[in-house]
Amino acid sequence: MTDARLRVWSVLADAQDHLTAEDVAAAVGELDSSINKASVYRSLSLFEEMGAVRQSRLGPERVAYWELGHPDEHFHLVCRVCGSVDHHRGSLVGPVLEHLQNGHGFTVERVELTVTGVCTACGPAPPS
Amino acid sequence: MTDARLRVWSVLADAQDHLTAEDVAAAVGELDSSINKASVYRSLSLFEEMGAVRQSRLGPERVAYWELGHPDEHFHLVCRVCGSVDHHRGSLVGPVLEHLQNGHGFTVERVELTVTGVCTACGPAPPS
DNA sequence: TTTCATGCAAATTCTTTGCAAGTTA
DNA sequence: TAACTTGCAAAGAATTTGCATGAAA
Repeated sequence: MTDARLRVWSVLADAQDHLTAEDVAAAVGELDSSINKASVYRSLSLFEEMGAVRQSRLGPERVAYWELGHPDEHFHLVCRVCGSVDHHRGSLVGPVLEHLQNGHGFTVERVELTVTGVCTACGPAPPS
Repeated sequence: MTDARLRVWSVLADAQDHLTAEDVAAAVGELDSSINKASVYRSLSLFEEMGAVRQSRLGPERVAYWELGHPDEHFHLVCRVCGSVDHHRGSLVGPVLEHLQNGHGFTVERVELTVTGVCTACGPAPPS
């Protein structure tokens, strides 16, 4: 574990949240400004390969978001208005998995459910 | 409806499938090679705003995929090995929506469920 | 004849890579 | 020393934009 990797890891662990690589780099930079963005990307990719960290795209956005690995029975609620991302755990994804595994021959490796809309704080019916 | 838009639309409609903007541009180019990629992007964005076309990211990939709009009760099965993308329609997403709408205060606008794994043709247990 | 859409090329954004130098085992 | 990691800068992929021209209402 090198210094750069340790910093990237601690940033992700502290922020129990979704961060872009840019966010991570900024946070890492506050701890140790000598750490380069390329190393942040490299660390993130490494952790992802190890399965400890997960990368996802939220909706049609083009930036990637990073977070500590989590079970698939988990999904994201993205508010279009304020941009907040809530994590939800629950039994919603389970049935989908079972359906696919049983008799449909598809081996599931990863499930990603992203719900976009308007959160309670921003609701109930803002203009589109 | 201009020529460029018409072409983009017909390509998407013919290919009942996911296409990258690049794919669309290539297919449009075969019909009319004078149509520029920028116009393809502009047309796609326009259709998306109109709600007639949907853009999504499949898994952590960074390219966007485009398809004709479809109801949310629909999800994507992406094969990691051969890259195929299957569309599945069904009652799997419905319960998720109901759960969120009823009493949780979140106004759902879009649901995206992407399942990555290994399809029947490539299975059953290829190396990771 | 005014508004809108296009082609082209350059600019942006996000991410990856080559390479020389520095670290670590 | 041998194998890895890093910083830096440049390259790359995907997408967007500015602008002058051209088509359409």
